[in-house]
Amino acid sequence: MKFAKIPMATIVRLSIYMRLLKELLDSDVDVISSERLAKQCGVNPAQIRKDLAYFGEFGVRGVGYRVNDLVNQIKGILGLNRPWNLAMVGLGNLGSALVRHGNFVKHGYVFTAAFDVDPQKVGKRLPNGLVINHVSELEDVVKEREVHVGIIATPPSDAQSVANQLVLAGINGILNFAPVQIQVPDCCHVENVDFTIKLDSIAYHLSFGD
Amino acid sequence: MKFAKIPMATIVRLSIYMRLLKELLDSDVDVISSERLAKQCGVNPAQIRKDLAYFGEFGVRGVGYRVNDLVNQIKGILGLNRPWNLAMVGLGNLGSALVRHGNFVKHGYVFTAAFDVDPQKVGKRLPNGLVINHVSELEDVVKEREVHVGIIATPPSDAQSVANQLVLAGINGILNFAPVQIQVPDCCHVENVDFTIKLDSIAYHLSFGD
DNA sequence: GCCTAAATGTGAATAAAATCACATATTTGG
DNA sequence: CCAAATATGTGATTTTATTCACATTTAGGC
Repeated sequence: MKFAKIPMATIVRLSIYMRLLKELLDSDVDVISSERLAKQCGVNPAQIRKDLAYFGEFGVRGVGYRVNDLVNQIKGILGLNRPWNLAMVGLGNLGSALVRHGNFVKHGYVFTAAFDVDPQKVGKRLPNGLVINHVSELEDVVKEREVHVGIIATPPSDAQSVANQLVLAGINGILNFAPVQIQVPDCCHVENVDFTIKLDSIAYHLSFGD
Repeated sequence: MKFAKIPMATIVRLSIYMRLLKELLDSDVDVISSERLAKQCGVNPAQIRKDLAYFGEFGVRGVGYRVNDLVNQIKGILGLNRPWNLAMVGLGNLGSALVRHGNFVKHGYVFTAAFDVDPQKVGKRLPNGLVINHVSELEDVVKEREVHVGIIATPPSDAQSVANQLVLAGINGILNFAPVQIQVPDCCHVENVDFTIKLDSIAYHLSFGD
């Protein structure tokens, strides 16, 4: 699938395009030009064509892109033509909210495990039917339920230890909501979500103009 | 403060450096070199020096950076030497979790308003003492409580309308957790948080290697 | 007080990413 | 069936970002 060194920014943009295309599908748009799509994403039309060109030719000259087609092609590019199983670690306010959040399911991600250290929470059932396991069972449960990606929503002080356990359990992808930099071996890919960093960017813009 | 066109990536990295520096402060480290800081952030040492060089000279040659100093300097650069007031719009699972999340307060952000459309929620008090207002009161309350940044955690279908109301109320910064692209005038700066996009990146990495 | 080691700050070089501009392909209408 | 309009795909160009490499500055030991 990968023909050259693909910029990470391209991958992120493909996700963004795909989300917009899915919205367009719901509005019964079935063909769109790079120009119109670009305007809606706030990027340059040539950027979209270049991003796609890394992976092949998906449009029709003189016409544009068939929306449904393109969604499926991007899914293929990103590796989303298969199920991905998630494990949530840490079921505090944030973790619980995320597990309930419909957006994961909407894009094909499924929680197949959930962990916490609090004995009061262990054994309880989440709205989706999932039973919370104790973190000590992490390795076994992760393997048994074929978890592919671990999501860390623990307090910062526990994040590194949880990451270690996830790696030990064979996990190669981590989405980290804890506001600390976690260290993992190269085989494991970590993405951080820290909303206060985005707030800092906003503060900067408000303070010193665009 | 701003001497040249500053790359947005630089601003984001400054936030990241600052977070790490704050952690170092807690561990009683008081001087650090760009090399050690770089290693911990996973960037090139020259990158850190260049990023800082946009704004001045903050280190001591032959020595490194005084951690406490640098934190304060970066705060100044980003405009964080003053309070920033936040309004949460949408107190579902995610919105409620975010308001309770200590990380905002830790970095100097304060919620001074909260809004929802649900009459059952309006009038209720959040753990921090804040009373939830109805969205119809948004404009008045935002002005009265000097809200600087609006956070959207509503269902996607309501996000655009909320954004419109925030702009109307004079808000120039929005942090958007709803998984839709919202349209605002140029005077308003929007940052989006969409964790499923990060998951897509992870899926890509797991599928096609690094 | 000098000499060595260490680490910043920065111009120059390199690398990467975004944009332009146009050849190419497709559809539509007369 | 041809011409006009449209929009992709892509080599060339421009812009932007990163990294190198070294002159400069500071601290510390002898």
